[in-house]
Amino acid sequence: MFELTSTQPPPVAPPEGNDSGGGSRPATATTAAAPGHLEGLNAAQLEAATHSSGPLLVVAGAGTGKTRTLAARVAHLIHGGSPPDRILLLTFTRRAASEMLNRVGTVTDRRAASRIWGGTFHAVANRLLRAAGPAAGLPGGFTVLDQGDTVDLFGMLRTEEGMGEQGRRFPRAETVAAVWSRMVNSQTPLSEVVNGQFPWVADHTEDLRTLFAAYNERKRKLQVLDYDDLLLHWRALATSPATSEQLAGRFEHVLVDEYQDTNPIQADILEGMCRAGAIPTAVGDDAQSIYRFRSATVANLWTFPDRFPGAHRVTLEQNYRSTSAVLNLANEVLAASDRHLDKQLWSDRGMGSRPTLTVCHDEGDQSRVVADRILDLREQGVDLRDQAVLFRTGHHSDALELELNRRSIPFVKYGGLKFLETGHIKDILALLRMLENPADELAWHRVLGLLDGVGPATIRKVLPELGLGETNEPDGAGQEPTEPQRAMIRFLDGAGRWPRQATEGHELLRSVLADCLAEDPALNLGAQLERLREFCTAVFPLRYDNTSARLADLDRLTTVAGSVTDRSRFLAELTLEPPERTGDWSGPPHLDDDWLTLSTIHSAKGCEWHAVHLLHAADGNLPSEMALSDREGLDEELRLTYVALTRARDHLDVTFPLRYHVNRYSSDDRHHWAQLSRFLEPVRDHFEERRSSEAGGNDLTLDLRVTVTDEIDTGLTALWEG
DNA sequence: AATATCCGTATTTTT
DNA sequence: TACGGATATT
Repeated sequence: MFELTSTQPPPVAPPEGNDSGGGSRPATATTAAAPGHLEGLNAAQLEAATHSSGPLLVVAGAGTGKTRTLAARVAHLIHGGSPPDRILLLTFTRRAASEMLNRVGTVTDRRAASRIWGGTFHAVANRLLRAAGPAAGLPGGFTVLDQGDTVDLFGMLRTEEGMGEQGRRFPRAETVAAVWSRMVNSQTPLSEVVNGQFPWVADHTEDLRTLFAAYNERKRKLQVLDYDDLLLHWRALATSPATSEQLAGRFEHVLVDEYQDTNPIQADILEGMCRAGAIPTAVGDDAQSIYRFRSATVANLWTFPDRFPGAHRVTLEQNYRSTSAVLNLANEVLAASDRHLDKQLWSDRGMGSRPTLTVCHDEGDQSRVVADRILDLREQGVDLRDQAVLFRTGHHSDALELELNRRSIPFVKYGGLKFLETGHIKDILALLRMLENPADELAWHRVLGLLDGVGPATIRKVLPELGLGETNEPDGAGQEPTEPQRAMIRFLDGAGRWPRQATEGHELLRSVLADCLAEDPALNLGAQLERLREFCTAVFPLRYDNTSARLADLDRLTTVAGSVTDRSRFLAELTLEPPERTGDWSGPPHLDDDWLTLSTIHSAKGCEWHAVHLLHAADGNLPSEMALSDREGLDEELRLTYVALTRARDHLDVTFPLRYHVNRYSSDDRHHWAQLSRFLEPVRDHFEERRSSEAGGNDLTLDLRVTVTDEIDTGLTALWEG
């Protein structure tokens, strides 16, 4: 490892003036006694920010100012002469990346900060691979499959291979995709993955082999990459002697945030990128590792010093976030987990108020209790934006959402169901993907299936007629259209035999696609979407129920696209960095500038609020009963609980309902009784415990029911008498 | 061959 | 609930 020497001219551009938030300071590029970007750091943070002699591992406990420290380090590197575009900052989400770069911008020069390479592993991989292009053996215009596409492709192949026929029970496409991803990300042989993680599909291992081979082959043919491919290709480029020098030599520093949630491939990538002399910095906390299901492994954190000899380790232990009451509770919960790097978090924020634990009657009761508490706190001056409700799984907030709507409490929800996963959004994205990459057979399937009278059989017949199945030579040389492009042209010319009912839709589709592909007055992306929407307007009524709502969703998509002009970029960004909260595109924040956050615990990683309300803290939900089978899974649930607790600054309220309905969907009254989470039971005395007064609510409901029935009867009578 | 209808069942977390 | 899969109908 070498000392960082500044051979480059320092980035001297003066700060662009006003940084509104927080302390705006002049960016002094030369030696000042206390450079602005290092001001206010504690000793450990300072050590981490300024370390300059080789690999660095920062073990940063919850709330210890990790973001600030990392931003200060980046700023320090820039001040020390590293060109910003030779710094690579890998974060877990897009949100984290932009927050970090923003922060760097406030302590250095905003223009310099914007030149830093930053983003998720997948997004950066996408960018690098497009730049590397044919050199990596990749078609220039590859499209990226998201999770749903991957499942669809497996589904298609499963049918083609004749699996799942004649009552043979074959694993669902989702399961197949899960096995695949697990196998690839953890770099474990199939048999081992199946036996260890998916024992119930062990009978089908041979079929899985066949399917996997077909899947991989088909991906190549369709010129698509799945999420795993992005990482695998990057790793290959970063580690192969032929390319690594050029690629890795591009960077002087590679910094990885949330290192405890990286998988083995990502660790290899880091190593590869640093082989040419770049200095790695990894920041993480093994107590907060919560992505094992994605093959993340805390071992990466533990083995960092082995992979990067001479690594220096800094531990951040002072917690600036939580009161001692909250922190003590969290520490004690974590203590039950046996393996974590030695560190003891402490806080000098004072004891604060005791966390509360409210035992509720049922889920409805819990919703009322939480809503009451939220409004109470708001009365006391805690804005909604400083409060969050956290839960283990997306649907845990369903009942609460109803209650919040009833009381007109505005909120946004992070995690849970995704806009992009709805059928109609997938439809229009498939249209865009067809335009972008005519080899994308999945997209063709989806789009053609929208036509009246066209089903799987017709599609199977027509695609070869168009010549889509043909292998296409990548001919990097000339302007020759590839086979799939010829297929598109043939389609636009009207080739293929179509059922009669499809005529109208088929004509429309051709003209719409032709317009979007037209060279002359090239439609910009927004105009393309408008035009494609016309096709959807015609076709959706055949396929969907509430057409107008779905069309309105398409308009939202168009709004989002507004700023983007590049279709390929739009598609890639959408799949690699999808909107992470529901309603992200409808813009509720404009109407109310104060709103509550609802979030899965996973999506709350890295965030903090003055008040945190943790729902459904019952055994079976937290830990999830899905995770009970092995010790590793259970331990991760404990860390998940720890993450939830440590999001709170001042107020922590935990609730769980005693009565759970056996069946989530039906309204029958069968139920079972719940207990407090096994992780919280031992620390129950840390809470101020309450029991909600559940009686009374039912009588009121009965009264209402009578009134409502009368009204309905009156209305009904009017229908035949008026 | 496509579509309508019915049934049973599955349910974490996300790039 | 809501979705996928299997069966019945057009």
